Order: sequence, then structure tokens, then C-alpha cells
Amino acid sequence: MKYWLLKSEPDTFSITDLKARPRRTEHWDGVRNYQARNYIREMQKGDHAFFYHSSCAEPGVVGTVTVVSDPYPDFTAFDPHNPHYDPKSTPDHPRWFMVDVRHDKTFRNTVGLQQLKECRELTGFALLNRGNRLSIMPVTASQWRFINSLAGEGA
DNA sequence: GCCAACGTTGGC
DNA sequence: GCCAACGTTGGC
Repeated sequence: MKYWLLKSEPDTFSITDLKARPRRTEHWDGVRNYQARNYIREMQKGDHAFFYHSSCAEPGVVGTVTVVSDPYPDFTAFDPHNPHYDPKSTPDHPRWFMVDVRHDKTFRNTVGLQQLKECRELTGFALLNRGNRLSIMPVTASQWRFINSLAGEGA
């Protein structure tokens, strides 16, 4: 089982939105970056991920989700009316993939980006790498436990 | 295959 | 809104 971090702008789709979905589950669509796509293809049902809010007043890790599907083609790429439409991705030869994620928990307090930066334990954490703009990145088991402990939620 | 131009991300 | 950083595009 692996661990991940998923970024989203809360104005577009927040952890509260996910929790409000039927079965607290939604597909994680719209990833259009090859490196992030490759991470999605490594995901397996049962993996866990942090939900990260970006481009907002308080950027940081706001909770956790569970991956509840294996990767499958991102059908929003096939829809000419979708903002993430990509004519080069077809049902026969899909270029982009997604998984379904289910809300697990919302932290009582956001673990802020600033707080993460101050932790020696998180040296090397992908999120903190200079200039990192990836919307999906891997998290190690020890990083997973540590950030959960920062949230005061155990792991 | 190089690289300049352009678009996007995301913290501040 | 600014700007650094990075990815993508497209001419050559």
C-alpha cells in the first residue's frame, strides 16, 4: 500500500465538497501532467492520500482520503465541452487517467504549509521541493505517520 | 533536437 | 496582482 498527496484548489473542489458527495466519493479528474499521470497509474485501491488545499488563504494538508478504485481512463478528456478536453486522448488510446477517492477524515486543524516547512523530519518531502508544482506526489510511510501526528490524529 | 515564447501554478 | 519556476509548444 502506498501513500500520496493530492492537491486541489478549495474554490474549485474542497475536502468539504468531497465529503458531501454521495458515499463521500468522487473521481479525481483533470490531471493533465505526465508525471502526475504516471503517479496515478501507480495507485491501487486501498492506497491513502492527503488532501491538500492550494492557492487559498491557508494552504496546507486538510485531511485524508482513501483510493477506492484502480486507475481508469479519465473520461473528461473525451468530452469536447469539458475544460480538460484533450483530443489526443481517445477511449481506444487514453492518455489521461484517474482514480476514485473517498473522504476519510478532515483534520480538526489544517497542517499549514508553513508548519510543514519548519519540520526537519520532512526534509526531502516532495511538496517542499523548490518550485514544485505537481498536483500529485508520493508520500513515504514515515512522512504519512509524521504529518498525521502533526494533525494530532495519530496514524 | 534545440530553444525562445508562452501558459500555468501557487505562494505571497 | 506579482513573480519565480516549471511544462509545453512550435519554428527551425
